[in-house]
Amino acid sequence: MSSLSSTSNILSVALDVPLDRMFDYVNHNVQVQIGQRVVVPFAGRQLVGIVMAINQHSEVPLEKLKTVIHVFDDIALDMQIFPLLQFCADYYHYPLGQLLISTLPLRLRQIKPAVSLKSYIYRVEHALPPEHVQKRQLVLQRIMDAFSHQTHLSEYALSAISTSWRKWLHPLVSEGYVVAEEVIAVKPSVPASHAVPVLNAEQQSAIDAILETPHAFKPWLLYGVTGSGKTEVYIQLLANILSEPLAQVLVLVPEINLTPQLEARFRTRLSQYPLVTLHSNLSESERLQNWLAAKSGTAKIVIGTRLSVFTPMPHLKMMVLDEEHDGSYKQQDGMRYHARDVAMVRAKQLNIPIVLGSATPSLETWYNATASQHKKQSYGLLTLTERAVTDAQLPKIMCIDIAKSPVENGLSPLLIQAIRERLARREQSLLFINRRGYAPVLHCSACQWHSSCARCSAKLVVHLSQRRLKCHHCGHEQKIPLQCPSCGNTDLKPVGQATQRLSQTLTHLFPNARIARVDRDSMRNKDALTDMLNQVYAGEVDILVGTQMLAKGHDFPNLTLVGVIDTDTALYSPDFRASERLFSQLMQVSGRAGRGSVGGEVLIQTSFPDHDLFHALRAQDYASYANALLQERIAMQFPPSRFFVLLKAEATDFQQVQHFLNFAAEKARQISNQVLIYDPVRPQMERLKGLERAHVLLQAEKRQNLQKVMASWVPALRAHKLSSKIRWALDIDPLEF
DNA sequence: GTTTGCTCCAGC
DNA sequence: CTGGAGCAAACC
Repeated sequence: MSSLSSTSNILSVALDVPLDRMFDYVNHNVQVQIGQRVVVPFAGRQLVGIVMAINQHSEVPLEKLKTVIHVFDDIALDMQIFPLLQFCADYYHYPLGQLLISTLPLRLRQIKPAVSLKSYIYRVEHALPPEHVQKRQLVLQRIMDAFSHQTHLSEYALSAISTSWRKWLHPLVSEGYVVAEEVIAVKPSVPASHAVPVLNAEQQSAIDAILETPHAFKPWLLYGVTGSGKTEVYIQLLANILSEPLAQVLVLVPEINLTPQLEARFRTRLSQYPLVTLHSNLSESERLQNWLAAKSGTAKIVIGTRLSVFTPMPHLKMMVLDEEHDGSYKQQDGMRYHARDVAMVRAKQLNIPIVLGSATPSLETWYNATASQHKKQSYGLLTLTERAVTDAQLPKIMCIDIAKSPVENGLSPLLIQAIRERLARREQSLLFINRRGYAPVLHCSACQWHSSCARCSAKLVVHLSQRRLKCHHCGHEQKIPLQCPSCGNTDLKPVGQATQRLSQTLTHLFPNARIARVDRDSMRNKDALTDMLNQVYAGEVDILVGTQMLAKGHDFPNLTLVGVIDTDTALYSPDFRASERLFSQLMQVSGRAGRGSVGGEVLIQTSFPDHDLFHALRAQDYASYANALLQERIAMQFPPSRFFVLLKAEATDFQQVQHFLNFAAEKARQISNQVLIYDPVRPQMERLKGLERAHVLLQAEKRQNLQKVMASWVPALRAHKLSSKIRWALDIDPLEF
């Protein structure tokens, strides 16, 4: 152990390196506190780190320690968030330093002072002599007049007086009459003019139940169909929580697509509470600004996507997770966390309530919110069955048996007829097909060749408009061949349906209809989707063709028909979560039909109209279907009744992958017999981006057993010779494999 | 992850 | 003897 003279100390610093420990540096008498940013030398370069502890001693010999290069005084991370990060680092077996740095806005990860859009608030320090304000200086007069009513004026308030306020105020600041104080600015919300909606009995009792214990950890599932008024419950609930001085709330949403609508409602209804959003569409300076506002306590409401579950909020009093079943809460690289699970841990650590909202809860949540012979109920269950807008009706959901009404170019006569009726009535239709491009594959009728990607185990998708074949997995593109690469036949045909082809077919069928396509190809630039949605809203579109991009959160009052083109691949998918996902997707897309007063209709083309999933869907009865799926999962010993850890590995040389995984499986078996270890297998997508893939699955009845194995397993994997040669990652609680 | 540092062997 | 490639080890 080394120690220092009393004037210096040793900082334990978290760094963005894939090494599971902190690093010690000597600090020569510079004022520093825990949580501050520092710049330190590391393996010949400079890195930004966070001070985790300040000590007098180090385990590392003093002569090996280097000196801190710089201490930034711009932010100090609260200790409050450390236990959550520590928990995640342990649970997901991810280096704490890397995790900590990755939760910070980009501006704070760079070696320079954090500069956000600086914002100031102004106050009068010394009264201005009257001769200073001349008769014709109207702007200055108005500014001084405003100061006589209010002690502080924000830039926002000043710009309301005049756009040229800076010109007049800045001299006063430099002469010392007015003082500028830096503040973290938050975009002000504007109150709504309309009245607060009256809650129905179900909504009211949900709020009452949650508010019975507002200061204790308690998870709630708010289970309510689309249109049952979940958002209104959140708003009135949060209004109550926020009425406590200083209180902050965190609202998590799956994707940025959804945020504008939710944000707008929160801004108008909870306008007295400063609100910020945190998501990937923000500029870096906005992100920093908003993050700082959350961290300082200035922002009372934070709406954000999964990463924002780690936002420091000193007075966090409640969390809400909207659409909790949504897969985008799961991070699929780096630390593969699930924001729902992390939020749950955070709520428990802070001893606050957490509300999960969904029309089709994940089976994990459903398992916890219902009682069974296997497990007692641990979440409160709040059910909303009625549509909150009283004249809105649930859509009628029906199947079209494509054995009886065969499809031509993807469309059955019954669906075509339904669209025709909507056109005649000047109502809108939405056709849902979860495939972008023109056709999923190019096929040779002579030799059965089909277009496949050289780097992935996937088909090349036909994009006819650009005359190209594209791999949707690795981005590979090539020209459409004029003749079959295998046999030279020139009769190559696109096979199957996708958005572009369906739009084309509809254009032929309905030449006068205004048809719009919404998928990642057509909505490439930033505002394209918003613009398109506005057009739909304005009634400038008759038929919408789109992927799941359209399924979420958009309300079109004049849309009365939803057609689902092809679901059968998902119905019998090998993925054990496929039916759960398909149900929620169909339920969600169904919710697009008839959100106004006109009743909606949903038509699903399928070869299996008698499948249990469709029975439940037609009855809009998720609960009984979820119960049935749950029984299946329990019988098969799958999540949520069991827990999984997935070790994924990939490399150009498959042998290396095999060696590594064989070692991994062998090693895990040596460590414990409390855990079931499957032999290495190849996933559905055997090859991706030129890398050969395989995985090992661990299964156990208790998370604890998996954690016990991993405690010695993960270090053994890291120490393996091939560990740095191949790419591998752990996925704790994987969503798919 | 990135850098450093070591060995090995080609090339002069 | 020098220099670059290739690989393993350390990173405070």
